[in-house]
Amino acid sequence: MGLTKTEIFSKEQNELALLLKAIAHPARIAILQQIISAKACICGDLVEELGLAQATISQHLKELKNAGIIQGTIEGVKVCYCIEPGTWNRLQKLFGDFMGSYVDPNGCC
Amino acid sequence: MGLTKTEIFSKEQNELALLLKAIAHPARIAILQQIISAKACICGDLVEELGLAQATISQHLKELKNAGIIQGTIEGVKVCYCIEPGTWNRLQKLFGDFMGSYVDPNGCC
DNA sequence: ATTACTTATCGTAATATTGCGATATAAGAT
DNA sequence: ATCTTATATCGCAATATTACGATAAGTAAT
Repeated sequence: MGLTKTEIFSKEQNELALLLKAIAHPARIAILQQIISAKACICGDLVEELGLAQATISQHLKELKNAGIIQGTIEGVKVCYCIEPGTWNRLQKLFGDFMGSYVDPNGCC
Repeated sequence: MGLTKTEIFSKEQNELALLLKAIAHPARIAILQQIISAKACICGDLVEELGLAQATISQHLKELKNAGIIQGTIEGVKVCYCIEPGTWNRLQKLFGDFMGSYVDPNGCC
């Protein structure tokens, strides 16, 4: 096998899983933190900042873009990446709802 | 290759990535939702609720347990699973800090 | 047009994940 | 002791991910 049975699950379950999966990698977390902290959007300074090969960074950026979490704009030779606010908010809501549905029953098993 | 270069990243980046990775699967999201909604902790009713084989569910539970997100207590023949509140809170904080560090600069590139 | 620079893509190797049948383990009931 | 039930583990096949060197594709400057 090796393929997730998405048919079985709800749209929201799949959506949240996809968004989380895109973020669930230390390199992609680091990339997002860089993009956020360099208020204006940075480009391929990422290759220098993190210690990964250019091809690897480019691949991670592609995954974040595919998930809709970031957006890339061509600016001459460089490409400027920034957060896609819509997806960011959507993820915050989905994850917040999910995590918030749990209240510690203090003492269970 | 195929192995993540964890040495390069901070402890918190790796920690958050590991926790998110454990959750970033629709089946595991569904499992957690079941555990939460069946206030007292449920057991292998999960196999019936979700449409996955017993071996598959057991494997997903193992991953959630390894990540410290749930906890299993043996109760006779059955095993009772419930959320591990410490990890849950930790994840909420890490993710909240991460997501909250972004403020829409409205208009970037 | 040639050069320099930035980013994307291709191909590949190593490893991880997903799912499941089969089987093992363990506890309760008969 | 044997049977039943519940869960875990093993082994396997299919697929996905991670990382990178090599190379392509695009733009800017000379």
